[in-house]
Amino acid sequence: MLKLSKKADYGLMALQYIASVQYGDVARARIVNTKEIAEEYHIPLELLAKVLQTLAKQGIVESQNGPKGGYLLARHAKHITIAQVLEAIEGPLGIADCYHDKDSSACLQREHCNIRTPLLKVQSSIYQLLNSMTVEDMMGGTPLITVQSITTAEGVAR
Amino acid sequence: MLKLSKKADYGLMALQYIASVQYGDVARARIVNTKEIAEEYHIPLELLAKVLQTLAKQGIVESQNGPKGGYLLARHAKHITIAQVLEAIEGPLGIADCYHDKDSSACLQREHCNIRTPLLKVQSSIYQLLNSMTVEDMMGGTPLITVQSITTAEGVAR
DNA sequence: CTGATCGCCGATCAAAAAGGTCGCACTCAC
DNA sequence: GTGAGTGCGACCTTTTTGATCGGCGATCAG
Repeated sequence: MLKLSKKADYGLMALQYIASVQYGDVARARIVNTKEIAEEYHIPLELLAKVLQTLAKQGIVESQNGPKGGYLLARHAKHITIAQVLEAIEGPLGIADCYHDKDSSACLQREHCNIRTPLLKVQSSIYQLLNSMTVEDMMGGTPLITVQSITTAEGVAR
Repeated sequence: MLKLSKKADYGLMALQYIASVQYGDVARARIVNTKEIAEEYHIPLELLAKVLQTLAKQGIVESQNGPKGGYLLARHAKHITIAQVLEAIEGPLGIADCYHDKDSSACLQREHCNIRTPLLKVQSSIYQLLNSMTVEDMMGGTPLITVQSITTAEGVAR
């Protein structure tokens, strides 16, 4: 339940990797290609390629063709949120369809729907949470995170 | 993305309905059967039945067979959290498999996984959010729901 | 110019999950 | 005891996801 898809996982891993190569060591900053990432994380090459293409099309990363080509972050890691990445890969995120559907005919339960309001609150909180965390946060020097950090997260949503 | 399944939706709606029949008007408290709920919300009867069966097996509701049979909440609505319901219907909730997998062999990326820690934090936050909201919270006196009620909804959980 | 190396795009296929349906088994009212 | 009204469990169909293949265009080194 609420599980991320493989594509989303791969996308996040790739972005984290690209970011750390780009920012990690100033002297060795370089462009990174799909094959390198795929081998590093044992991800099927073609699938990762497709994910990166999608991210490129959505303006999250920039691609460079030819030999010595590869990918770069389109903007600073600090300004790429998890929510943006997930939406780029898997479309608009919402706990239920009825919060962004164009045709209202979709939901037969809508007229008497009793869970719409409470769920909307949940959705907002999750979205806010995902939107408050960036790619930069993923690479930061936070090696270990304990259960107690929930408190921190709670503060975020309010 | 992060969308709830139909079964989860149906389950939550049904619980809300059962709860309001059970607690709403003390004089008219009664047992409620699957058919009634299915018709009220235009849900496929058999599917809703299966969801309720699952909830019964997980101890969220109690079933009563025979004519005049139906379902009752197994405990007070105040003590049934959204997280419990979702987990009962769709299995353990986790943003990625690797947080509750028995066999560590599943995740090939695990050794070099760089997004594990940050995602764990996200997951904890979401879990806590879902676990802090109960069925009782869902039945509160919000009869009609407009788009503007987002503000109201936000207030509900506090 | 030419070849090697890359990203780009579309089509295809298999596996898994979700959604929905069917017949059987139990229970209670009469 | 009987049958209508239940819950119950196995089953099938559709959709989504994950993964793979083949060909194309761009770019750079030599």
